Amino acid sequence: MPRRVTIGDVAKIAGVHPGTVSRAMNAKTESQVNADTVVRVRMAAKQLGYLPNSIARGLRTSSTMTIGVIIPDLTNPIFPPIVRGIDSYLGPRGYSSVVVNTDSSDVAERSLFESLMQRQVDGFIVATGHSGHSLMREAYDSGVRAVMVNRDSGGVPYPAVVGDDAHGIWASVEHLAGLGHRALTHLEGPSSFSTSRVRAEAFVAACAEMNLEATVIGCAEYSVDEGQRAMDAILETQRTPPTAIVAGNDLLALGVYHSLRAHGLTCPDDVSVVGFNDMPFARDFQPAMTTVRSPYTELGAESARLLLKQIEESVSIAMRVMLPVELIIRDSTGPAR
Amino acid sequence: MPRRVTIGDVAKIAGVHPGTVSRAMNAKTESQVNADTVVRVRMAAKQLGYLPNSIARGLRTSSTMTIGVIIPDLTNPIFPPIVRGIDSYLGPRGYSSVVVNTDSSDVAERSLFESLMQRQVDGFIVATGHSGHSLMREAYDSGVRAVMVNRDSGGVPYPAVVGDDAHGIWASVEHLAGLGHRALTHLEGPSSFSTSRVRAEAFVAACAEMNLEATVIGCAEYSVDEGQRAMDAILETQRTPPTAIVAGNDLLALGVYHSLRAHGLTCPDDVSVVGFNDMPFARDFQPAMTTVRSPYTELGAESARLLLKQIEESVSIAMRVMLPVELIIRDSTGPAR
DNA sequence: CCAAAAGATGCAATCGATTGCAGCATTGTT
DNA sequence: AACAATGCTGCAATCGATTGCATCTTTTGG
Repeated sequence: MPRRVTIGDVAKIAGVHPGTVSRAMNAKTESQVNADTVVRVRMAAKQLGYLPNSIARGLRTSSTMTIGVIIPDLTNPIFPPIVRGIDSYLGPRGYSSVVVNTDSSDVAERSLFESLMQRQVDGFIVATGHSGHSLMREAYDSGVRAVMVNRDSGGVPYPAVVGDDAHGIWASVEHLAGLGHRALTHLEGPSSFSTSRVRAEAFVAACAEMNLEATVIGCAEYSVDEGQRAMDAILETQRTPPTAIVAGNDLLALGVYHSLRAHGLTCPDDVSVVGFNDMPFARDFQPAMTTVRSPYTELGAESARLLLKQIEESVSIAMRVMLPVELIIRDSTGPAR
Repeated sequence: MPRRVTIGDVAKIAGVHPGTVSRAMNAKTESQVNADTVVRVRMAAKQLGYLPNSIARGLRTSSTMTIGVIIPDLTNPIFPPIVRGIDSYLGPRGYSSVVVNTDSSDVAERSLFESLMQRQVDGFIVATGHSGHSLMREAYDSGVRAVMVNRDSGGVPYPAVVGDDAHGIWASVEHLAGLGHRALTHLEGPSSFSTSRVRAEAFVAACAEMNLEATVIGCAEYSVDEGQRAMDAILETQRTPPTAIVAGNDLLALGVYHSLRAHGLTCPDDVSVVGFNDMPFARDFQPAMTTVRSPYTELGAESARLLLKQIEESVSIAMRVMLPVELIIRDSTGPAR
């Protein structure tokens, strides 16, 4: 394995001092070097295939141009777009991201956090939804830079970037009311997620405002199976089942589809369903799902923007950026019977 | 922002030399230090909350414990499980991964590759499907360690970990033949992907073996829209359309669903469809999709294993690991009319 | 009881790039 | 012509951990 080309090799070829090479190669310090020298150095660098060693640079500058991204689970379809949104902002600015999955385990989260600290990441983007642990508080107190995405900061003064979930729920309820539905049921996600509560509260408020009968059923997790189980329970318990379901997310809505089908009911003729997230393939299910689209890519990009701002300007404002969501009306909602 | 705790701080508290701290903290060198000293150092480290700076370590040892993972697009549902499989092997061994997306652009791939080289990653896992560029060749020649996953190494002597696609296609064809289908059509993915060709060739071979009429239609990309377009063309062109479709992947199969529906045909009564990948939600489409399941998580884990082996034992064997796939029979295939 | 071996720790160079400061050369000013 | 200002480059310390070697202490064996 051939030894790597270093700044010293370039300096030798270009006939200058390593320090000069460093200045010539760097956009910010380039102006301190004679223009002729810059081209000479650049040519030597190209000729040797020199790539600055960012480890060495990182040691000296104590900045690694790396961001840690903490998410629950990459195979949950909302996270890939968030991650890509993050990268789309970071990449052009010379930053890389290291993505880790906690599988919603506090222990794992803490150890992954430490491992990223050890790697000297310049900051964190945190998307793990559950609150109630002290990690972020401690991080804040020890001067770590971070921003929350798709979750509330839960009292810790980090910036947070979230979708306007409440508005999405309002729009769903309004849409359903317009179709003549009078009794709505909401399938609420796990209460450990701040988004679950926001959505449930908005649901109750919206129904109250529009004079609709509101029922809320809690689900233990955001999954297809749990949605199916919840809907099964509703169908097998209630004498007059609701004519419309507002699901906490698309996975739960999908579970509702399955339950309906298993009970010989059709959507939207018997029951209208609206999901939340507009996850990939939401339009490909049968019926194509009416759902609220959150701008996940933008959420990611925006969180990256806030983080870099925090890093480069050394100020952290506990701002809360709320991005608009959009109700996508497809075929799973129709007039009430 | 409080200054970070360094090895020197620990040394001072423990009353020893920094070098001793280094040895005491490291599992491999711990035996060189007196047991009492080790506990004293460890206690001092814990007390100060010392985390070794892996940048500094990396500079000295020229190993960053970081792996670069190059994929086309994280939002393509087959990649999250691969990435998680990789991490599941890497994480417990102290490695992290940096995932980058090329969006199938050669230019992007090259620049991302260089940026990862600059970050001194210890090796690469490459999943970008298209061959025909020289990047991996050059990488090999300059001693870079890598393994290919879900694609062939295309002549470059890197190890490759792939699913047994040919077998999956054989199983599909066999299944369809068993249901009485005599004329099969294969929707082939873009020919720049090695997997496309493997699958198409297996399809032709299997049909020949079983005395079935085989047609192959090329698709410009692996997408729902392209699958729909291809099936539309078939339905609107051929006098007697095929009774069964073997799609190059699930996305194409989903497009076939849409086309069928648009033409008033039902699956599987009019046309049977089998997909490839068993992507998330394949069972949730209507009808639930018969498809070939590739062990993506295992593919990822196995590629990580081979890479670490290559790194730690400094040997690269151009082996080709082929993991078994499984035909998952659901509701999109039925007896021929 | 002394020499040799083994054990434990300190010392200092090293990894590769960055950067404040010093020094030299050139240009400009009066 | 003398001096200041400016521009350019070299020098060397620095970031934090690792590690071969030297040194010192303790144990072992004859």
